[in-house]
Amino acid sequence: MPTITDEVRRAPRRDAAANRQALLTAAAEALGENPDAPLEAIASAAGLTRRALYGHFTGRDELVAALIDSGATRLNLVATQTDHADAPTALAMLGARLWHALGHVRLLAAMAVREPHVERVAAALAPVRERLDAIVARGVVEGGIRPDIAPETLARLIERSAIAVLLEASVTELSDAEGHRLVMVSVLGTAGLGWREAAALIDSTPELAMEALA
Amino acid sequence: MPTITDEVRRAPRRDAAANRQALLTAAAEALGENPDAPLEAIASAAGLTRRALYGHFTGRDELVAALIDSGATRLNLVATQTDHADAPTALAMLGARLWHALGHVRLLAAMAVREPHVERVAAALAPVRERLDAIVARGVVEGGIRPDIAPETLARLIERSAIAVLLEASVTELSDAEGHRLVMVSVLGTAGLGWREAAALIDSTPELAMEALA
DNA sequence: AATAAGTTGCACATGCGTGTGCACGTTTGT
DNA sequence: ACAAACGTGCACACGCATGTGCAACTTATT
Repeated sequence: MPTITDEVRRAPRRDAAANRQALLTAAAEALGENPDAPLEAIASAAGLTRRALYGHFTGRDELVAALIDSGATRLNLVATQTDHADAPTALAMLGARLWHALGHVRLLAAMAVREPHVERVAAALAPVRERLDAIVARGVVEGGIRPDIAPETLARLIERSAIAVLLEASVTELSDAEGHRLVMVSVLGTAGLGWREAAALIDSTPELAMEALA
Repeated sequence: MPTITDEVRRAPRRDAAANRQALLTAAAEALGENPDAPLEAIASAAGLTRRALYGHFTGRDELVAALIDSGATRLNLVATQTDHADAPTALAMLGARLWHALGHVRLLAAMAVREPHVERVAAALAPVRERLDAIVARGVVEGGIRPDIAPETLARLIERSAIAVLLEASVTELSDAEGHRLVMVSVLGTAGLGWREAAALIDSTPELAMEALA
C-alpha cells in the first residue's frame, strides 16, 4: 500500500543503498589522498562505473558536499561529547579523540584547501571550532594555557598542530598508541606546556589513556 | 664583435630580462595563493600575454621549476647562515628568519602539496631540513629540546608548526613584529619548552630581537 | 634608418574531467 | 514471470588549460 504518492511505486532495491555507501567510502578514501581525484577513480574503486555514480549523486558537488557534511557531523559529535574541567586535559582529550577519527580528519583537511569547498568545510566545522575556542579561552583565564598569544590565534594554531600530527602519521607509519600520545603531547606543547608538564599530565590522568578513548 | 658563435647576433633587449623577472614575480605571487593558477592569470598579472610567456619559458613546468629552485635556494641560504650554540635559540632564530622570507615560504608550501612538484620541492629543500635535523638532534642530546619524540618526527612537526604560523599570518593580519615573535614562541613550544621558558629565552637573547634578524 | 628581439592576436590541436542521452543488459521485489 | 530499479557501454557536447604556428606590429639596439 503505497503511501507517499498516488503513483504505484516499488521499494528501492537493497543493493542500491549498499552501492551508494560504497561510493561514499571510496570517495572519502580517494579524496582524502587527492582532493581532485576524478569521479572515474572513485566509481571504479567502488566497483561501479562513472555513469552509475550519476544515479546516486547529481554530480561531483553533491557527492563532495555529502562527504563533507557527514564527516563534519562525525567530528562535531566527537567534539561536543568531549570535555573536562581542566582545560589542558580537555584539549588533550579532544586531540586524542580526533586521532581516532583520522580518516574523517584527513578528508576534511584535504577539502579545506580546495577552493570550491573551503567555505563549506569551515561552516560545517563551526561546532568543533567553538568547542576549541571555548576550551582555550577558559584555559587562558584559569591559567592552564599560555596567555601570551591571542586566544583566537592560539586556537587556530592548536588546530593546525593537531592536524600536523595527523598528516605526519600518513607519512611516518605511526601505531595507534604512538599517534594517540603524539597528538596529545603536541597539542599541549602548542598550548604552552613544557614537555615534562605535558607528560606528567597525561600519565597522571587516566581519562587520557588510550583505553579510555577507544 | 660577436664572440659566442660565428653567427652574427645582437645583444638581447634589456626589457626582456625585466619581463622575465616580472613573470617570475607575478608567478610567485599567483601560485602562492593558488598553485593551479592558469598561465593566463600569471602572464596578465605581469603585464604580458600568455603567448609571450612561452618566449621566456618552455612551458608551465619550466616556470614552476625555476620558481621552486630559486625560492629554495633563498631559504637554504637563510638556513645555512643561521646557527647558534644553544639549540633552542638556533631553532627560534631559524624560524624568525624564515618569517622574514614569508613570500618564498608561502610559495614552496603551496607547491609542496601539488602532486607534480612534491618531489622537487622536497629535494630542493633538503639543506634546510638537514640544518633543522641537526639542530634538533643536537638539542635532544644536550637537553635543551624534548627527548620524548623521535628526533626525525619532531623535526617534521617543528617544521609544520612554523609553516602553520606563516600561513595563519595570511589570514589574521599580523604585523612584522607579531609574526616574528609568534613563530619563535610557537616553534619553541613544539620543541618542548613551556611558554614561560620560551618567553624568558627570547627576552634574554639579544640575537633573537627583530632588529638583529632584519 | 635598418634589423633583430620581443610582443600581440588569432587559430588550432590536444588532453582531461564533467555531465547527459540512450539502448541494452542484469538484478531485485512482488 | 513480469516489471521496475539499477548498472553498463557507448556516444557526444562542453568547458578549461596547455602548447604551437604564424603574420603583423612595436621596441630596443647598432
